[in-house]
Amino acid sequence: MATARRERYRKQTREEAKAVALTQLAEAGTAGISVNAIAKAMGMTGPALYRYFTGRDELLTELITDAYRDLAEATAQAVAEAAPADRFRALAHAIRDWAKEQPDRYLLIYGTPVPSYQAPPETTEIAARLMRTILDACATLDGAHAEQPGEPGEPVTDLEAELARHLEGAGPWAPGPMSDGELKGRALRTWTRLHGVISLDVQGQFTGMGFDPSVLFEAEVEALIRGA
Amino acid sequence: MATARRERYRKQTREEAKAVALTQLAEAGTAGISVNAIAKAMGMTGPALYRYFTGRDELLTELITDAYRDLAEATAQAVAEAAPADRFRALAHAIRDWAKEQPDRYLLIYGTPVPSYQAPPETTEIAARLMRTILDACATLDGAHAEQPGEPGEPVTDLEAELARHLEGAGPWAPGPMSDGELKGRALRTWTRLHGVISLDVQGQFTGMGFDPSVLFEAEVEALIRGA
DNA sequence: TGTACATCAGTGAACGCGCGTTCACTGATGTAC
DNA sequence: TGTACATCAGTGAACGCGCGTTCACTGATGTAC
Repeated sequence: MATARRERYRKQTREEAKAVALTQLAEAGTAGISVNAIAKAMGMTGPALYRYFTGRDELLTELITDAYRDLAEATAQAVAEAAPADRFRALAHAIRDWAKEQPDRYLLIYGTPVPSYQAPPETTEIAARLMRTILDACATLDGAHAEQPGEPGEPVTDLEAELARHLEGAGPWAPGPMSDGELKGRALRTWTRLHGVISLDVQGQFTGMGFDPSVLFEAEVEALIRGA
Repeated sequence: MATARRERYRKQTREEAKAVALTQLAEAGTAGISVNAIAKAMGMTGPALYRYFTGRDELLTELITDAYRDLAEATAQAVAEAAPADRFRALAHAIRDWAKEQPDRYLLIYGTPVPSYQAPPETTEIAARLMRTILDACATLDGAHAEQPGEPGEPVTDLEAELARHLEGAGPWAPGPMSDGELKGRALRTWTRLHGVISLDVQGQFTGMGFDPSVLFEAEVEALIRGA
């Protein structure tokens, strides 16, 4: 099958187009991603790209799902490679490192949604994969906060308990056996808290405030581990 | 001075233009804000708007500084009106309520930055005003977490202590007498944690997960009050 | 190995569109005497 | 109160630009016999 060469070339061209699109994303945001400009940067004319993508929307969709998958995989791998005791830290740093290395891609998926753009259902599924990794990492923390008052693993606040009850059996985002509400609450709050620091950092909201965001991040991670 | 009428009309027209711009922002994002389209919606031709704004950039800048100021004022007022014991909750809910009521404006200032857009220095100043309100609200919490192990008000983790040291005397964003590092750490983490829940909520990242974001928010606020 | 045909990559012209911004101009609204 | 002038609001035409997308077409690369 000599047609395999063509296949390979197709894939290669698609990847190159997406790579160029990412540089445009970095320079001018989502709105700056232009089919014609991508083609020109690749040394070809605009319409040629329509051999590889049905249109701009498909290209955008691909960028988004790629980013979701990439982040999910990088995180899952980092967690898997870490010793059980370090899994939670590995999770936190994997997400932050990925975001800091490619801020535009992080904001592409967790930033302001592209207006009038409908994410394909596939997206939700991949996003759930990251959630699953967070859940797993949180599970390694159980019993680790024995220094807390009350029973270890017990919610400290009434509202924390309510959140746990509220989350019992919620969503399809926590497949597997370990789907009790408290764990989900932990995972959810881990997500929101990591995202809080990471997103503000990546958006440059800390610039000019005279401190190192990574110190803030470390403190937040340790607080999470402490079960707070 | 009959010229006052003209002045008033000018101001009114500017406000109307900004209002229309906000609806465009909601519908098509930052990129969808168009001078010509705004003018048309107001029943006039494109160039007419150049009597009121030097260009698109000034309009955008105005939208952004307005949003910063609006949020800062709404929050400051809510905190001021609350009883001392409720100040922190008032702060948290003021920010969230504002964001939920006008998600696009929240994302305009705390979402993905507009590419190639340089925020005026004035912006930082107004943003610091909100930070100041957060600091004040955090100050009301001191000693409120006596149920914690260790001295009340003392950092529990090594990294929390390090963050506090790191923030001693940091930035011009904490004017006034109460500028010790621990308080700033608190304020900073209050900000990032509230933002984490609010931004993901406002961006619709929780949709389809089968839970009520406000329950999560309440739990997070109580956890912050507890000093966690 | 050679020829006839099918598939695919890429071109160039053209489509309609909306954008931000400028410019010379018309009318209306204000001010000064 | 009335007239002469200045200021301002808004128009309409025009600028150059880049966008996404279609279409008919040329060449190259593959396949089948």
